[in-house]
Amino acid sequence: MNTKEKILDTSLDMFARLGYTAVSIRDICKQVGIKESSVYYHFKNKQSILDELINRFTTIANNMMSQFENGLTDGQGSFSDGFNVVADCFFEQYLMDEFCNKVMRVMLIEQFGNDDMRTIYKEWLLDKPLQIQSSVSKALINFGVIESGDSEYLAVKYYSPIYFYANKWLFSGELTEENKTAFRESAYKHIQNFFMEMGGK
Amino acid sequence: MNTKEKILDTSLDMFARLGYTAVSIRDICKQVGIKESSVYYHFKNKQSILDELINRFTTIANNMMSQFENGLTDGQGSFSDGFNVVADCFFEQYLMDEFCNKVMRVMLIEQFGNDDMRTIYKEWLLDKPLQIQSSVSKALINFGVIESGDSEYLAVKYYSPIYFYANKWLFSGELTEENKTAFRESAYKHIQNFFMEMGGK
DNA sequence: CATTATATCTAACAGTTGTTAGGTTGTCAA
DNA sequence: TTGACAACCTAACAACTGTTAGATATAATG
Repeated sequence: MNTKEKILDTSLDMFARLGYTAVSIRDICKQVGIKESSVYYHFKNKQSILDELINRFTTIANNMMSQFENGLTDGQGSFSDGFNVVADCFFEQYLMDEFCNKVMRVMLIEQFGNDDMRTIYKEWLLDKPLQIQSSVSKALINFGVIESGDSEYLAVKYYSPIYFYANKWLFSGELTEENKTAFRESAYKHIQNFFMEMGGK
Repeated sequence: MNTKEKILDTSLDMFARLGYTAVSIRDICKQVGIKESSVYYHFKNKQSILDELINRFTTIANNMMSQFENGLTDGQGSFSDGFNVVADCFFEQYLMDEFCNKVMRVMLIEQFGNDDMRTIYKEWLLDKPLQIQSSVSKALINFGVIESGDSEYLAVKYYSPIYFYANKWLFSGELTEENKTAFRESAYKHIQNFFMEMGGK
């Protein structure tokens, strides 16, 4: 791993714990083992370290989104198909992916007092997930797996416990294997319960 | 309003927008109209401004909690009784109360990189609300208003949409009357729906 | 009137912040 | 061997941070 990647890696790690503003260039450099001025050889300024991280995140997240939609249309419309797509794409590759999780933590912390950050936080942790979850419901309604209903409230009923569990297990404290397991158990149980109540087959 | 109260008021207002660490003593003083050193006549240091605000918050919040529990046991066990207690105590006097809302925003922001703050954030925005909501369910089960079920998951099903709506409407952006109304509409609708599905009378 | 307490001020401290100018290596092509 | 470039360094800058010592003004008390 070259110096630029080391800087990005260390920065993200510290940003995710304490926030962008709380971490200084000197903190990062101490950890990487270089002097402050060397950072400015690789990056224009402190902000552009964060920009680079966000850019990489959006690329990955957009990939996940397309994979998600493909997974839904490719499936045979069974319950386990929809379930697996959610679990693989949205849970494992997004919420619990080490890199994505850290970037989302930075968004979570830095959304206050930074309008740009609040915008992308809203986009990637509230609107898009809700939109994704509602597309699952719609797909399964089309396939006749569950009965139709108020699709907006349906999406909230579906997503909000996941959002709650994610905040509890994935975005506070450390992202340990125990916390991941606790999240999976709660979230899986909720999804199964949701589909059962909706008349899922 | 004397100077000490002005300092508290201004500090809370700025802390709630940008976070405790992001706001400097000089920022506060500029707004209040005093010099930096005057703050140290009224407070030991910057931290004790925050401590005072948190103390006042916990007093109010604990009051709300007792009022809540009294409201539940006093009621006749009808749906509207439980509904009104939740709406009055938990929504109006807590989540949407100007002072409480601001303090909770500070907790929300400052929970990262501050272990004490994370502890009280968890207590007042995750554990206690969940505990309160589950006591509503239990009370209404006792009164025979709704049917019994898995009480832990029941509480999550009940509370998580409220938590979701609160994060969307009450804890991001400004706490305007429009946002309050939007929250009320969504949350009330959810509560009614929840009780209907649970077999409420 | 003299004293005391309250509330504010001026001015500075030591430390931290992001950033930059300019010097020092090491590597590779001409 | 010379020159060019990449990758790093030393050392400092101006601005900002929480905090303090000590002076000053106002009002209440003896």
